[in-house]
Amino acid sequence: MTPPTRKKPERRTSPLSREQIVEAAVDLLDTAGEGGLTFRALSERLATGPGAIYWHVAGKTELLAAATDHAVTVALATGSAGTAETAGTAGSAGMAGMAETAGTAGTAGRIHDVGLGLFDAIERHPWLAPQLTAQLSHHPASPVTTRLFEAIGRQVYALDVPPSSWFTATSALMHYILGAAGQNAANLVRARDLGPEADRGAYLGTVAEAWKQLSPEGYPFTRALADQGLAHDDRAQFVAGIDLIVAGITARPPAS
Amino acid sequence: MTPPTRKKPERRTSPLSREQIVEAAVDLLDTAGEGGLTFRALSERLATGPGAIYWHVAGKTELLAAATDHAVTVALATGSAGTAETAGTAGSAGMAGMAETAGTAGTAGRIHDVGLGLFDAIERHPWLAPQLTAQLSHHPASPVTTRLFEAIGRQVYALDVPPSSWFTATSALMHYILGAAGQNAANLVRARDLGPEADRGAYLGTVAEAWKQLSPEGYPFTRALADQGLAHDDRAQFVAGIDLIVAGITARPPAS
DNA sequence: ACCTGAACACCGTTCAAGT
DNA sequence: ACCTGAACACCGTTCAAGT
Repeated sequence: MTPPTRKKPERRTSPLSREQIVEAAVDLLDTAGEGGLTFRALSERLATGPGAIYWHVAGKTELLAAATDHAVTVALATGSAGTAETAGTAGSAGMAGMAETAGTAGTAGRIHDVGLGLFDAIERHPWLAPQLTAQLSHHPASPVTTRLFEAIGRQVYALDVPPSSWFTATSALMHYILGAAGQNAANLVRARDLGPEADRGAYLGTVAEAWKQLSPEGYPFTRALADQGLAHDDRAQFVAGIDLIVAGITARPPAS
Repeated sequence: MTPPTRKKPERRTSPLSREQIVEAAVDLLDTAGEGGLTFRALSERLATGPGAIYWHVAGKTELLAAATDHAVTVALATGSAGTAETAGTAGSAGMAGMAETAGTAGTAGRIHDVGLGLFDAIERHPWLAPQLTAQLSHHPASPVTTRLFEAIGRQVYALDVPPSSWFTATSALMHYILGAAGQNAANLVRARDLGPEADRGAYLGTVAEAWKQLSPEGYPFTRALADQGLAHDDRAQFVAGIDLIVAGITARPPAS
């Protein structure tokens, strides 16, 4: 724009910041998938050289951790505050509000909020679930991990069960939330690259079809499930799983 | 050994087989971790060139899938058959046999078997849990994925709950099993490279210590948990989580 | 203090050439 | 039919050199 056309792709004038880098990384991850985050691609998008990024970030591991932290922070914030907004965006959820099923009434609702906050975040950022479990594995005491655990644990605390079951309950909820939300996000991605007009339903139809071809002797259960027509992992299914676990948490332990 | 010493590291005489490759891959994964599986390292271990592997395996993705399939097959087989042996190896589990808590008596025990079969397999192969969830995400109808789902689903079927809850129940169990077992395996790895004399307990002490440093306002739950002294994810903890979910599955849905 | 960009080591994958 | 190994494209990371 200023002088004639230049050869080099225009370097940036304002200085880089760590925040800009992390946001660009999240963007790249969302757009191009896990494999798309590259120091070269990222530096191009930021109009710098690869080396510049290393001034603000130690390496790829740290960059990934920062991106994960960023996305989770947003999710946890809107998860407790902007519930109405989040639920409004729900789309074809339908029965997503079948709450108030177990425990102290309002508490179950708040568990749904935390869960759905993460569900939505993972849907927006399909790379988030694998990344979070990796974070959980490699740095169990990292800030993100701890924040996630605390957010879920508080809801367990509110269920008013004996402290001895806190850890088990929180673990069960956390692993389910991460796993089921991750599965849902992955299904969406697979549906998307099945074609622009195909939705999650079309993709799940594919899976059901494959299941119906299984041998009746080897796979009686899976076949029966396919026959019953699975409309699986959308929000209602997800919430049903949370409720199931909450029911298990609040169930009196059987008299021995 | 035969003529004098040769320069090139001795090529193999017998022909390669896909099975050999997969087994060597599992071995390399176990020994060197996820990052250690390399076509060059693998081909060296097999006394060939990198290109040779491509004759039997399409690429790294397929190789990883095959390794995962192999490990899961072994786990699921010994999970139903060699229960006694598996449980015997339990080590310091202590109360791992507190079974028979919910549902039809024997059924809970069989769920424990399947769960612990996977738990042990993931402990032996720490790369297995991430790999399985990846497989679940990218190829939900793949053989491994389906076999895993069927194995867990059958136990759900045996619980004799309405078919409408089959999917939710199986999902909850599967995600918990994969998540909790993966967490346990990761803890073991972290403990291992904390030093040769450090065990899981020592490592978890580290985590608890970090948790105690958290701010009381921001992290009341996590702190309370740390104070109560966590002896977490060993087999008993793992089984407790399964029982919690089973309790949720068999709990009568609350009268609406 | 912050950025540049060539260079290094290493990766998955391909493929002409061998047997 | 099966294997060899050099070559290609691409990656994360480093670092002397610039401003």
